[in-house]
Amino acid sequence: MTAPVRGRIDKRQAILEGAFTVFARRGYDQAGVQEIADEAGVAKPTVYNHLHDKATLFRHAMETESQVALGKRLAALEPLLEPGDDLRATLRTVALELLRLHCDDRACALRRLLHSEIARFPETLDIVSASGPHRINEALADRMARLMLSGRLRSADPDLAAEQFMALLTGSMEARSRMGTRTIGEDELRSVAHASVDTFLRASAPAG
Amino acid sequence: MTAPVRGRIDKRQAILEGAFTVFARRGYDQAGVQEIADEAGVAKPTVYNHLHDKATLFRHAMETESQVALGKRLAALEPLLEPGDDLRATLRTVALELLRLHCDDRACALRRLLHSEIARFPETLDIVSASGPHRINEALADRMARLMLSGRLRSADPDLAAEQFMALLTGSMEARSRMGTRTIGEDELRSVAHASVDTFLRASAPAG
Amino acid sequence: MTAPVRGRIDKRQAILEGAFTVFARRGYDQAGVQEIADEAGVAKPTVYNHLHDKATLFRHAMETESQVALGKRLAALEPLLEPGDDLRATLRTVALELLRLHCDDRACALRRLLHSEIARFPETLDIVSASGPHRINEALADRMARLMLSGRLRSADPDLAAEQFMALLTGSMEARSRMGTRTIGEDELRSVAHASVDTFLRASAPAG
Amino acid sequence: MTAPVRGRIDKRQAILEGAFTVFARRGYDQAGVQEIADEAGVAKPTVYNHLHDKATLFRHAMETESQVALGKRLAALEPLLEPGDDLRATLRTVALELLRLHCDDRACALRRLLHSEIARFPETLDIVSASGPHRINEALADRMARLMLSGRLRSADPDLAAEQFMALLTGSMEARSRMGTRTIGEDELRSVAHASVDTFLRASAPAG
DNA sequence: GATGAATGAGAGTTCATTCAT
DNA sequence: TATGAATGAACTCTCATTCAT
Repeated sequence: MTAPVRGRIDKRQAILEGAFTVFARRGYDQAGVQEIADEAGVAKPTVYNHLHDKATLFRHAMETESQVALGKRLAALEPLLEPGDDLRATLRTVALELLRLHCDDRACALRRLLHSEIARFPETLDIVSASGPHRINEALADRMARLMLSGRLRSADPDLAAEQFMALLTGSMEARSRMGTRTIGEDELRSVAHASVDTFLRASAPAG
Repeated sequence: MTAPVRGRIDKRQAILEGAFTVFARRGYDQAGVQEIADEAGVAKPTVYNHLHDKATLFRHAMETESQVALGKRLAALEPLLEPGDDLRATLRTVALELLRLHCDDRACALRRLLHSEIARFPETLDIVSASGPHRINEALADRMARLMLSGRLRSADPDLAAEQFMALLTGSMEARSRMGTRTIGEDELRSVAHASVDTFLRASAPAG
Repeated sequence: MTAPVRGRIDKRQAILEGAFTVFARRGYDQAGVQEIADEAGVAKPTVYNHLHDKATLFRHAMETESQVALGKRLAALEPLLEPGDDLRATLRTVALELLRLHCDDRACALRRLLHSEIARFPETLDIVSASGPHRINEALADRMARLMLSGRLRSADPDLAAEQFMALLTGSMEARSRMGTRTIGEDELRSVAHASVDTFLRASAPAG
Repeated sequence: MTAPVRGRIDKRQAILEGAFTVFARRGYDQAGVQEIADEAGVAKPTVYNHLHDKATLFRHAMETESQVALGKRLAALEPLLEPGDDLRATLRTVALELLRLHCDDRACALRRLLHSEIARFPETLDIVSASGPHRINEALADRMARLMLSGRLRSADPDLAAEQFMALLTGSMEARSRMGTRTIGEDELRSVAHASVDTFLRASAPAG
C-alpha cells in the first residue's frame, strides 16, 4: 500500500530536483515551467499541483538543495574532531574537501541563484542561510576553540579564526574559476588548499 | 556647434547610467526597456537607436560601470607606492578603502549582475575581467614584490600573497553583509580591515 | 436493500442541487467542476460518473430546476379555477404569488443562466421552455377564456389577454430589481401586483 | 496632420466595435481577446494598449453600445412631442419603433450580456443604467404627463403609466422571440405594438 | 462505486522590438 | 533624430477530463 505514497513522494522529489537543475542552467526568469516539467518527466500541471507557484517551486528547490549542501559540508569537518598528531595534514584534508564542495557545480549554482534572486526572494536568504555558511562557520569555530585550548593554535577569537580560514580558502576561488565558468582541476584545488592552510598556520602559530 | 554632439553623448551617458541603475535594481530579465528609458528620461526607441539591443545595452552598461570601479580601486592602492615607516598603518588604510569600495552599492550590484548573467553573457566576463579583480591583483602583487625585496615582508610568491590578502579582506564580507542585503557600518569595516591586515602580517613576517 | 439505491439517487440529487447553486452563483464558465463537487460534498470524478460532462451537468441541473419552478407557478394559478365573487381580489392574490415566484432568487438565476448560455446550449431552451413561461401562458389563457365566456371579462383573444396580464405583471420587474441585483420588498411587490391587476381590469371590463 | 489622430481614434473605435460583436456572439468568458483583435483587424497587444484589460474592454464596449442604444430610443419618442389629432396612430408609430429597437440584435445582446455578467461587473449596471431603460421611462413619463394634463389620457401617475406602457410592449417579447433566438417578423411586431397600444388606451381612456 | 493524482489544451497578459511620422 | 503606436512570440497558470487505486 505504500506504492502510491512513494510514487507521490518520488514525483515531488523529481520535480524539485528538475527544478533546481533548470534554475541552475537558466536562472529564475529564463527557466520555463514547461522545461522544468520536462526535466522531471511530468506534465506541467503536475508541477503546479505539487508546488503551487513558480516562486514556491523556486523556494522549495533552493531550500532542499541547501540542506543537502550543508550536510556535506558539516561532514567534511569531521576529521577535526580528532585532529591526530599532524594538524597540518588534517587541516589540509579538511580544507581540500571544503574546497571541492565549494566548487561543486550545484553549490556554485546555488550561490549564483541566491545572488541573482535575493531582491525578489528575500525570504530565501533566511531559509538558505539557516543551512548556509554561518552554520559551517559555527561548527568550524568550535573546532578552532578546542585547538586553541589545547595549545595547538595561538589563542584568539575562534569565530574570527574560522572566518579567516574560510576566507583564505574560498575567497580567491571566484576569480580563479572565472565566476564558476572554468572547472578547476584537482591539482589546483590541492595547491590552493595547502597554501591557505600554510598561511593560516603561519599566522596562528602558538606564541613562543 | 558642438552642443548637439555633447547632447548626443550626454543622452548616451544618461541611457547607460539609467540602464545600470535599473539592471541593478531589478536584474536583467525583470528590467524593462521602458523602465530604463523612463529612468534616462528618453523614449523607448531612442534607447534602441543608441544601443541596438537589450543585450548590447547590458554589455555596455556593465563595461562602463566596471571601468569606473577599476579606476577607484587602483587609486586605493596608491599609498603602497610609498609605504612610509609604518607598514601596518599603510596596509590598514589601503585595506579599509578597498573594503569600502568592495561594499559599495553599485559594486555589489555589478558583482551580482555578473554572477547572474554569466551564462547568458559569457563575453561580459571578459569585458569586465579586463577591468576586474585580476587587474587589482596584479597591481597589488607588484607592491608586494617590492615589499618582499626590501625585506619588509617575508619572501614568497607575490601573486599568492596578493591573492590571499584580498581573500582575507573580502572573503567574509558576503556572509557579513548577508549577500549585500545589509549595509555594513564603518566600524565593522574598519574592524575587518584591521583584523585582516594583522593576520596577513603575522603570516608574512620576514624570517627571523 | 434499497438503501444503496437511495444513496445513489440522493447523491445524484445532491450533485444537481449543488450544480445549480454554483452555476447560479458564478455562471457557466466560471463555475468549476471542483467547486460543484465541493458544494455537493463529493469528489470530482463522482460528478463525472453521474453526469458525463460539464455540459450534461448543466442541462440536467437546468431541467430539474425549471420543472420545480413550473410546478410552483401552476399551483399559483389555482385560485382562478374558482374565482369567487370578487374577481379583482382573486386576481390580486394570483398576481402577487406569481410575482413572488418570478422574483425568487433561484428563478432569477434560472432566467439569467438561460439568457447567458442560450447560444451554447440551444437545446436547453427547448427543455426549459417545455416547463417555461409558455406553459403558464396556456394555463392562464384557459382561465381567461372561462372568465370571458361567463361575461366577467370583455370578450377577446384569451391568449393575448394572458400574455398582456403577465407582461404588465413582470415586465417592469427587471428595471425595478436592477436586474435581480436588488431584492424587492413585499410592499413593493404588492403595489405592483395591484397596479397591474387594476390596469388589466380597466382594459378588460366587459362591454357596456 | 489629423491623420494619425484619426487613425488612433478609428482603431479604438474598431476595437470597441469588434469587442462588442464578439462578446455578443460568444459571451464574456468564451470571447477570446485574440478573436476580438482579429475582428477589429489589429494585433492582440494593440487591444491591450488601448484598453488595459479584458474587463476594461468589456466595460467600455458595453458603455459605448448602450449610449448608442439610448440615443436611438430617445429619438423614437419624438413624435409624442406633437401627438397630432390621432393619438392612437402616434402611439402606434412610437410603439412600433420602440419594439423594433428592443428586438434589434445588438440591443438583445446588450441585455443578455448585462444579465449574464452582472455578478462579475456590478458597476456595469450603473454605467449602462445611466443610458438604460430608466432614462426612457423618464422621457416617456414626461410625455404621458402632458397627455394627461391636456385631457387626452385619464389622469394618473405618469411614471406608472409609462412603466406599464413599456411593460405591455416589451414584456412578451422574450417569450415570443424565444429569448432572442428567433427573429420576429415585421408583421408580428406591428401586431404586438397595436395590441399593446389598444390595451393601453382602453385602460387609459379619460373618465366620462 | 468513489477518489487522489495526472494531463492536454488554451487563455490572458507582458515585453523586446520595429514602423511611420 | 526622437517618438507614439503596433506587433509576434512567449510564459504562467487554470480547468475539464481521465487513469489507477
